[in-house]
Amino acid sequence: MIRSDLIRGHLDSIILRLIFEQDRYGYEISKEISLRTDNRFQIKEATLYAVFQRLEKKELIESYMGSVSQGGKRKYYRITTLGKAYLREMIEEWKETKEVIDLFMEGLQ
Amino acid sequence: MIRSDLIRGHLDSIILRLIFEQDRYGYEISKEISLRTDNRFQIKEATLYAVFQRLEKKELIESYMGSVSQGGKRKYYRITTLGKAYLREMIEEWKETKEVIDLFMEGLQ
DNA sequence: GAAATTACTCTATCTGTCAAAGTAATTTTC
DNA sequence: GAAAATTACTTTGACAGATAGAGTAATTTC
Repeated sequence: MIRSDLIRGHLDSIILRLIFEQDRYGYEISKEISLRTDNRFQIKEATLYAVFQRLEKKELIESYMGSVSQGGKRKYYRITTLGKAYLREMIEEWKETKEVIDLFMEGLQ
Repeated sequence: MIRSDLIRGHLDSIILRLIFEQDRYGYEISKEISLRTDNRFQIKEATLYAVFQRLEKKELIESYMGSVSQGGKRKYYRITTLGKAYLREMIEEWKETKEVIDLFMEGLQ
């Protein structure tokens, strides 16, 4: 299980990416992250909904109530045009961040 | 300039790595990070000294006063055996973290 | 109809980062 | 040789993001 401090700062991008692929609701995203990472990372509920609030406030995503089918009411999120641009930027930043951290993490032992 | 949120959680490793190479003092580490990253990342002084405190408390590094030669008094840090083991672990965690984040950052556009 | 699952929300707390301000020694400049 | 610049470290208080914990509510399973 990866410590959340190592993922911190990338959470917005991860969630934005999943919403970019298709409209999604919170619980689904939570399960999807666990699935794709093979449980190497799990987002905590409280964190997830804090991210939604942040992204919606910045107008990177929008929400709408979905149909109730298998449990509680679902709140779906879709990415905005601004959100798509932001995601592309974040991916570039990630590449640079990787390079920089690798400077200090490689060439050992 | 990389946002500190993206580096957050890796600072301990970066500083530990530099002290692993050789004993170093704070100001030197600060300059070395700017140099190696080509100013793509700069650590803030307050942050640096907070990291030292954290690492020393965990007994991953030890300190000793050095000679005064070109300015104020220098406090040098050396890595402990525990620190070396920790660093190796952190490097493995970094590899895994990269893989996990890449899952969400690749295959776009 | 009780228990489990799906699904979202809110509050309080913790941790890491950092701005700001301060102390002090040495070196450079004029 | 006094002032300014640089080297070097420390402390305090504030802020943002992550999360434990508790709660609400609908649907599904047994």
